[in-house]
Amino acid sequence: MQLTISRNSSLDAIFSSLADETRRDILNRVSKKQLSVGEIAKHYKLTFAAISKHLKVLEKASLIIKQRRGKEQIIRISPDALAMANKYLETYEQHWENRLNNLDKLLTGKKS
Amino acid sequence: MQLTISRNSSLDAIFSSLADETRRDILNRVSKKQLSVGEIAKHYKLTFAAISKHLKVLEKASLIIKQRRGKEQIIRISPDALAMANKYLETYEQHWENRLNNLDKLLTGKKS
DNA sequence: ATATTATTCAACTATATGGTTGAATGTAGT
DNA sequence: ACTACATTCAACCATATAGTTGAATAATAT
Repeated sequence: MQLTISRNSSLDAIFSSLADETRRDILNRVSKKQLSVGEIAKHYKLTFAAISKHLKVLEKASLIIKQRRGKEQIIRISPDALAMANKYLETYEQHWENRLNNLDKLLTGKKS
Repeated sequence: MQLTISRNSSLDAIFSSLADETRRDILNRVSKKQLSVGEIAKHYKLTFAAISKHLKVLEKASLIIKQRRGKEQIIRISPDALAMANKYLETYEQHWENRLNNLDKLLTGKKS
């Protein structure tokens, strides 16, 4: 089960999306409750257009799903991309835990 | 145990570091074995200086640790920042699992 | 059809990023 | 002190990103 890293533009999109505080904050909001673009925008001092752009970035990374409902666009979180990012990071955590465990064993072994 | 998202420049640095394929690849390499800058650089068609810059980005995000050994600088992975990113993403995964579970319960309940 | 509300697009600006080349620094060996 | 090797710095260029403003589109209500 090897993790292929080469040329993974999804990860590029996901991580660069998450590299912005406003976008992380938006993600946090919509993870709790689906919201229209306007409802999201009113929490920030940015212009409506700026928020719209941020949403576009998040959508492109498949972190959110946009769906029209009447005049409004309803935004909700999409789990897939986050799961992907999570999977990616877990690999390293796992690796590190293994190294620490081995070190621990080594030290414990030497002591007795 | 609330996750504070506001103004978290560490997360900015971590995620924007991870948003680049070369840097993810470097991280992958040094997670397996500590390497000098030169040993890392020779695997890419980029210039030495470019790799040096990427390493600087990773170091600033606390994703790697740089340590001089003789003429060389030895690079190894640092677990802390990755753990932080992981923690961040887990929050959302957890949230989503909860929603799916609830949906499942709801559907199961209706069926009987 | 017109107006109102919600959102996006286009054009533009400023700054950040990723790359290059060539000079500069740090360390070790002679 | 001189040379060689490993790495970084400085200056520069091209492209991407985050923001703005004002016009354009989309859906609903009158």
